[in-house]
Amino acid sequence: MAKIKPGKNASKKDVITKKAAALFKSKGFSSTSMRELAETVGVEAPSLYNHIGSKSELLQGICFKVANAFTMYLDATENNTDNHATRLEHIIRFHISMMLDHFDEVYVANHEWKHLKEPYLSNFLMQRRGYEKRLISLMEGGIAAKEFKQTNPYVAVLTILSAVRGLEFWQQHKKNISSQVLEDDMVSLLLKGINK
Amino acid sequence: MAKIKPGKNASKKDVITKKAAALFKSKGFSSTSMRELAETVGVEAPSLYNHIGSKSELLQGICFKVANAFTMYLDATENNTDNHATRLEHIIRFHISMMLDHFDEVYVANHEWKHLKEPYLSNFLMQRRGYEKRLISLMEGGIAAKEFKQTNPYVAVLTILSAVRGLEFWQQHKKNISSQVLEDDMVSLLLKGINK
DNA sequence: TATAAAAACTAATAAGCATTAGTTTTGCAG
DNA sequence: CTGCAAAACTAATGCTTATTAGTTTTTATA
Repeated sequence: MAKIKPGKNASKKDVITKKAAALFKSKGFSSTSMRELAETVGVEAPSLYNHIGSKSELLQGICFKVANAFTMYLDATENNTDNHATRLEHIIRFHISMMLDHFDEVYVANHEWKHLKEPYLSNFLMQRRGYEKRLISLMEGGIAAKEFKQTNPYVAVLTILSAVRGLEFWQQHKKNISSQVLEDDMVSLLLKGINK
Repeated sequence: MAKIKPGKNASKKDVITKKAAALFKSKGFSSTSMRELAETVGVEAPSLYNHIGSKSELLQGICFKVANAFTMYLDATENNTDNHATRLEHIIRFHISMMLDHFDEVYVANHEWKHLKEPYLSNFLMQRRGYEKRLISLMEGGIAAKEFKQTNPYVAVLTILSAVRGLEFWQQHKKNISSQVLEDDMVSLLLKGINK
């Protein structure tokens, strides 16, 4: 049967991982079989194991690639000198662009992480929790600096992160609105509210 | 072994369904086995079939119970004469209370619906889409009446629904903040924004 | 063109799955 | 206390699963 063809800069493992992300997204991790993945790759199931370690490792790869991307962006943000409101806006826009540009992977990281095995599950949750905490600090700083309204900072972070996550429902409407309008409207809504 | 004990107003089927919702929530539908469900109920797996039709029917029951609750509340809202902003606020508060009071079921309806079998899958998505459309109409009405800012109504609805859904992350912090503060802060954030 | 490594294949393993059939136990109504 | 229905049990069916072993084909290099 046909061999797995690696793209320009993508190893065969990368190709498999990408297809896996798409399948995990649409069917869920547990409902995706290696046979099925193999079929979309164009190969028999056992052949996959020449390139990957296990089904679990695929999920780990996806989840941590996403988690690390967010963590690294936050690192960069914390090293700049913009005011809190500006930094928050940049972070929101980064989240939105990740959702739009790496939909499958982000979706899987958001929805299927619970199928990670230990110790990866704990690591993932710790990293996530750390990320949240840093956002809460940013929010607290902004409230102290009177840039943000007086509000529970955790609720604010939760609301913003969740709103952005909701872009997963966006996919089917892509055609009707440009992603720039989408991004600007959502940012404005979160920063300034819906009421006039 | 121990018999299934029905509560005051709950049939045995209700007991099973409730335990199923908790398991589907924490492990996912596909990763939850009937053996496992049976164990938490205190019975052997085949005994469950004296009370339920199949694993799929459990999921259907959960998903449609939730969907119908939201639809019915919206029906009621549309028959009252408050202005758009007030109606929107009531709906947001209803969503929040559903998340807090029926967490397992709402979580399952939000996350595991994709494992519904046809024709239930299509029905569920249609009902959901209809619900969204009615919310968008409300939003458009409010924009036309100058109660809401000029914005893409779909983006606004998406943002609000997603923010509320995010309460699923709330569970571990329940103790630290009262649900009334949570509800009020989130409503305020969505209606008036975070920026001062 | 010969050789070695990479990667495909087929076949098999062992476990887990939802569900059905058939039987026994339980609990209540008379 | 008897008898019947509800609901438990055990055993079995047939299917799917991820993964391993062993073998053959393909690909690239020298």
